[in-house]
Amino acid sequence: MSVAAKPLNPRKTPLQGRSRATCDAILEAAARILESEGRQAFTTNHVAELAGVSVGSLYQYFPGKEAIVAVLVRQMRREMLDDFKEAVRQSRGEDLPGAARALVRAAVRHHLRRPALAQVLEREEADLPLDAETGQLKQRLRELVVGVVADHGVAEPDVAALDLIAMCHGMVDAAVQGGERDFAQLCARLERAVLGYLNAGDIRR
Amino acid sequence: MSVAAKPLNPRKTPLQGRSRATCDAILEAAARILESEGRQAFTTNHVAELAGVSVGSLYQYFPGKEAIVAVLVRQMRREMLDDFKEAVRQSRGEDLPGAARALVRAAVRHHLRRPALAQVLEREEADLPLDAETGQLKQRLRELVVGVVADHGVAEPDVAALDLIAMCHGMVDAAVQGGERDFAQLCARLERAVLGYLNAGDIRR
DNA sequence: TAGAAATGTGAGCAATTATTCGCATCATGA
DNA sequence: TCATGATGCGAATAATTGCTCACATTTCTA
Repeated sequence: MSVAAKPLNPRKTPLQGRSRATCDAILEAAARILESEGRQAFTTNHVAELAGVSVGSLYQYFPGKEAIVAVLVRQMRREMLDDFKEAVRQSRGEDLPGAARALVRAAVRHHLRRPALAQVLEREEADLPLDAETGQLKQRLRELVVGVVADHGVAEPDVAALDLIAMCHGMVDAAVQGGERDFAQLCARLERAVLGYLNAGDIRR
Repeated sequence: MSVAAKPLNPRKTPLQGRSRATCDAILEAAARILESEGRQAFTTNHVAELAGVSVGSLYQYFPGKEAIVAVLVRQMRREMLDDFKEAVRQSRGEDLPGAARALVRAAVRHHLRRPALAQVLEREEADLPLDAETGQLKQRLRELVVGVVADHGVAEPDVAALDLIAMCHGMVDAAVQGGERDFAQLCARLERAVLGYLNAGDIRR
């Protein structure tokens, strides 16, 4: 009955080129299965088969399937954070609408690469014992956005950042789920939402 | 390898009072497990145990665990839709801010009852073959909101409704996940977002 | 080129979970 | 009250999936 806290970190770091390729194949196969067949099809045997390697090889590098997901999640996170850092860099010297545009672009770009995968991994994250890491990521992302809005004199930048992130997240999520592909138009609507929210705040004081 | 499309609908409708109670116990146990122990603990045997009935009884009414989740999801949906219908009724004759307030209240109320459960069920929905039903629900919800915003002369009511629903969804989700409990303040922020979005639209034309 | 170290293999065992079935108990109506 | 159908039970079994291990192959290095 005890859960025994299974390890999530890779078992062994690949040293040679071919083992690196094996790991990549496993990760890619896992991603493909998650994004197009769903979690019930996500079994170690199936992942290995699709990757063209044996289960034994899989277990040489990953202690279990959760560990594979953990790597994918971390990859996604790093990309997302990088996108946002770049957006913040670009937004220096811009006015508020310009800054909003840069941030919104980052939020969309993150889902642009592999929309279905991004969505699944976010759901998967909830079942993974990565709470501390997840918290850190959210915190950094929030700080980035807080910095930008604070620079433009927005009141209560902390709350505003939280809300802006959440509303953009919701809108992008819905758009992807609904199969929208016109990302330029989506960006425009996100900007409208962001600027609208910020304006409404100004009006009140 | 074939998935064989398992049935999702209840097997037998309970006729006597005690069987009704059995079903309720099963559904409640399932809900409790999902909201506090997570999906990995959601097994038929465990559900039956917590419900205080035998597995046999469980399988008498549900062809599998997905069927239990399906019932819970449908229940949640009905409640949500009812909340929104009521909100629309209340919003008749109100001005735009008043209408926004009513809709926002409905969006929050839906998560107020059992926040953790609502969140889990939404995730669970994605793995269930209920796409048609899900689509219908979203459509009806959208129509309700379209009606309200159109009444107030909002341009492109269709797109606006979609965006408003999505942004509120995202914000409520984030708030619940973050453990927020001050729902009044959350409502205020949602209203700000909604009205801000609608205003930003007006400004453009 | 020989030995060592790394990597790859997949049948098969272990563990978990889903599901059934024969039988006991309870409710109903004639 | 008895008979019949509904409901409940849970050990036993089926099915799935996780995971290991003894051995084969490849690469490295000295």
